[in-house]
Amino acid sequence: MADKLTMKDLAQRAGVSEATVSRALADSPRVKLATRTRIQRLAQELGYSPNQLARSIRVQRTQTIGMIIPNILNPFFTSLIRAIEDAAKAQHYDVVIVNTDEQPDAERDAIQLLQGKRVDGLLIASTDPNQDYDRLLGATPTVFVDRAPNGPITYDRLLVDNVAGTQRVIANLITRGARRIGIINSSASATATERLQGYRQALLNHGLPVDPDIIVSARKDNGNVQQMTRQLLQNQKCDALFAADNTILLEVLHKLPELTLSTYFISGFDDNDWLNFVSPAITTAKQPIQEIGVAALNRLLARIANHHLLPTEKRFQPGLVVR
Amino acid sequence: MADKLTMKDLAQRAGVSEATVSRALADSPRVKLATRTRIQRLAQELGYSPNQLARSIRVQRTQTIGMIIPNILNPFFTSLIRAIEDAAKAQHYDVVIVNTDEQPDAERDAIQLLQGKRVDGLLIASTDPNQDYDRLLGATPTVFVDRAPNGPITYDRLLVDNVAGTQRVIANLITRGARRIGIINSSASATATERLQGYRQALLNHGLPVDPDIIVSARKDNGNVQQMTRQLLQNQKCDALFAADNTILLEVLHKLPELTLSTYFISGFDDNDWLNFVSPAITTAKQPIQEIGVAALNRLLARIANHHLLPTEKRFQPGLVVR
DNA sequence: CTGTTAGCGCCTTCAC
DNA sequence: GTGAAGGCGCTAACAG
Repeated sequence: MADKLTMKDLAQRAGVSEATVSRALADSPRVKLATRTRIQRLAQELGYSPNQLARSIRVQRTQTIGMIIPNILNPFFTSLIRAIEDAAKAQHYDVVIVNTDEQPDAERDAIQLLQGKRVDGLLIASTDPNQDYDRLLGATPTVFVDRAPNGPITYDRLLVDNVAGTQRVIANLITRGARRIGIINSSASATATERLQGYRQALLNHGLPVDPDIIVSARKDNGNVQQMTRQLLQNQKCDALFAADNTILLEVLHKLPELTLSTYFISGFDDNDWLNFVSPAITTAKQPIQEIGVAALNRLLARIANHHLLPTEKRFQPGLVVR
Repeated sequence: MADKLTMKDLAQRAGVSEATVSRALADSPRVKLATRTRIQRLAQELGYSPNQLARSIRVQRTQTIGMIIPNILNPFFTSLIRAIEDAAKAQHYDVVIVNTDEQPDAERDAIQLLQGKRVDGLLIASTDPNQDYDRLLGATPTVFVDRAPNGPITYDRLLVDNVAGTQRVIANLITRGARRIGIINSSASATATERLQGYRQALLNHGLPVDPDIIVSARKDNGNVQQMTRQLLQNQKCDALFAADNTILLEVLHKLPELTLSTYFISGFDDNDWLNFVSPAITTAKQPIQEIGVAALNRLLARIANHHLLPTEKRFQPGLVVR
């Protein structure tokens, strides 16, 4: 980052003081129009790039928000990133993304990294619902998106109604004739807990038994989802399977061809364009990503403007994509 | 970013000078072990977070590299991000991502943004091969990945051999009996030009005619890929179709069900897990993303260490995934 | 082993 | 309409 022009350089070449350059570049009416444009042109020609680090340290503001997500390979999160970036750009904020790869340690590092860069606020899709956020975050304005920590609402949270969403998916399976529905749930996130709850609820509502034998949970990095798929679907043990997220769903699909099955249903959470083209047809719950992203960003900006807002929780209703 | 502890605060509470705090936190052996640990503990307890902006401005280094990509919704680029982040972390560098959404203006803004943040170097997957990078980049150490600007090699570039990759895909189609192969190419990127060239080459190699009527190019944001698909496949105009990237491929798949076709082949560039589950079976060229990312990062770090390296180009060979 | 001093690049009073 | 001076938080050279 060396050999860069500074305001001092510009001031010398223009024969004015640094202060004047600073004002000119800020287009302040306090400097004569002639010199103002002269300096601006000079800066342009010489390819001057203001040092935002220095500026930020002076004005105590970076105009940047940090975003921490568990898995950048998950299309749900990339869509969320897009939505938030767009909303931020419109408000003249930049966004810097950090990926935790579902690892609590990496999430801690991410928080410290972004605090070190003095972002004005943080958007977090929690990797570990039991993380000690109070200690880590201190007074940093923070909004949780999609995945919030356990416990009382001490931060703003904009979430999807996972319980209701899963209920709808499962209810749909039942309506279509499924009676023994297995579930492969994801990691220990709050999302997972809620989806399991929705699953239970739906079975109870329809007077079906909840059988622990067909409820399994997979740490995604652990390569055993395919094995679980076999155990659940073989020998007519289940006639339907709910994969709690995209990653799991793909693993399930990998295993299917080996198993010779007659009638069965597969469903999941999080919709994807490619789901339109795979067989068997897969029904999913689809989250209003755009909406969530925009709302989260706006909430964060509001909180940055006023640290004393009361933390609130907002739930968004997912839709059902029947296939 | 206000109300944060500074070294001055720590110095006061510890009854030492700022300099000592600075040294203690850097774990310098020049400060007595007792005071060192005392200060470190204090910092820990109070949740002190060093201001990296101030540090960077002082040491003239951010330990951060910027990465500019055209489309974060494209899984190819998210995989590339992952590869580069991992490699960077291992070398104690942070990565900040900016997405251009395939818009040259946004790419210009991105370069300026990252220069303003004084990143130590830039990794760019070019959005516009005719962008005036020389002017924009100045002396910023830069390596192009996957998509490079047109013209002579004035920057390092780590690319995929798109010509060879496409040739292989097309040759595979021909081997399997295709005789009239249409192509829907992507935007005006260098990648697109090369894939078209590979397509032509493959046809010529097999003594097949190159018919301009079945070569079309789609700006992806423009919603006409489906129409092109119909035009190319209807009435047996073509017996195979090559979609030059993922986005285009998805559009093609959307259109297929409407068209009642007998035998035909679809193929594409960039492999995805879900391609294993769609019908028709789709053969693709698969890029060695991991390898490219690591190589690009290493090259950039080498260049940061020594600005006077001669720019070089390296091509990676894509594999063929036959389905 | 520790403190003093200076300065990184910028913005913002306060003067004139 | 412009300049001089100070300070944001940090590190590094120089003293002692």
